[in-house]
Amino acid sequence: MNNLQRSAQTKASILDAATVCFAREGFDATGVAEICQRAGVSKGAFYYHFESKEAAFLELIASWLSALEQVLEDEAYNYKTVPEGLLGMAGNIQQIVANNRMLMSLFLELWTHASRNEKIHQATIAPYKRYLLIFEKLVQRGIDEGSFETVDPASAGQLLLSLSSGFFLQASLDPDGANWGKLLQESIHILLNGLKRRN
Amino acid sequence: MNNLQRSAQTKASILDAATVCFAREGFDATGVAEICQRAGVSKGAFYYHFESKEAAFLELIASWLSALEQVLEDEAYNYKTVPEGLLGMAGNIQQIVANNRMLMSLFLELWTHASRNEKIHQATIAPYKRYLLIFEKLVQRGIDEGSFETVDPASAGQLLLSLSSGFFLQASLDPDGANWGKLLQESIHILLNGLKRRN
DNA sequence: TAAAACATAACGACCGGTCGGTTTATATGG
DNA sequence: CCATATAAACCGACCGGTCGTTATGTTTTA
Repeated sequence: MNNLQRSAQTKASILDAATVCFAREGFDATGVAEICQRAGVSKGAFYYHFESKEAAFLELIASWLSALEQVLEDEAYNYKTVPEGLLGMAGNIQQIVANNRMLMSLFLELWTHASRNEKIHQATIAPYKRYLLIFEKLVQRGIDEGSFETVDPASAGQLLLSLSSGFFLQASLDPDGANWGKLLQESIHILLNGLKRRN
Repeated sequence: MNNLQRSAQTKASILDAATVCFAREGFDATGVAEICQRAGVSKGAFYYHFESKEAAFLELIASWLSALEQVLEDEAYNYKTVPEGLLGMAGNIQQIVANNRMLMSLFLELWTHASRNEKIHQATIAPYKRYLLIFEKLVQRGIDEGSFETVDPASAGQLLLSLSSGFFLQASLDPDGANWGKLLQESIHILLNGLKRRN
């Protein structure tokens, strides 16, 4: 393995380990030594690739938030009509909750520190606003295609984002307490009923 | 001041200080010394009243969650019809967000640790399920009084709770980024439109 | 005077970050 | 093709400091 590959591999394994640790124990409670042990590298390697523990966290969330944005955008345009799209996306939530519980803890961790740490806040607020835009455009598309009444896209988009965030929050607190996918779908049904254009 | 009053006063000031510190910096980043300094007492006093830092946190959130439950119940039955009630409660959110930003940080802090610490989880999940019940009953009342269609109260209640949590989440991330009270009211309007019984 | 309430100082564990040294990969010169 | 130089990549012991907790002493109340 050449130098570049080795370096990238090391950095990736550190980020992977950090993801697990931060999700499981939180940023503060996770030690750099712990991350290094899990990654199978030394502290020297860690501080060769990252300026600080916080820097590693920032890089983590940046890539994760960007990946989430990609998924959102792909999903949003993957259905014929907007109501179908919303219901489809809601159904996928269940898979996410079930298979990737780790990311939900990370989501919480991110949110907590975003309200306290200025750097993390900045790194979070920008993608967050783009998520909001995606939902807004989705609502606008729903209006244009005749699925929805002429509601305010900003409000309805915010509503959708809040609802999603809220469900994530509940699900992370009590993953097995309910069938979150089904619940979210029923909620979307009610919502759609409120947005739907009457004939 | 007699012994009992003095003791209660000291404990209360510790809890007050702890509330501020935990909300501002989080549980992990807050030191016992910091709490004591803010409360104007010594570490000896702290560990005379609390078994550990975690115990103080648990006592904090227990009283806070219980207070929130009281507010919810009072508000829920303080309006003539359920739609009015929901809109009224949504309007009050703005005041809460504006005046009591500290509690929102604490809310986040609580949620984060609830998914990791078993004791905190138990202390959170019980009140949380009672909140859910309050919303469920509210929906049921809406159905009974003829305001709503015959939706599933459990789903609609969950929807309401998720929406509230989601808005709290957004508001804590970006308190001045939007007029949260107004946004939530508009969201409730859309929701009500979906729940409303058609004539 | 005895017990409760609080103060003070110290302990031991831990943690983020540093630093001098070592290994590994690659470029260079013969 | 080999020997060697060099810089990137990595190791791991160590430091300064902090933190939760405790042990012991002092004040206050009854």
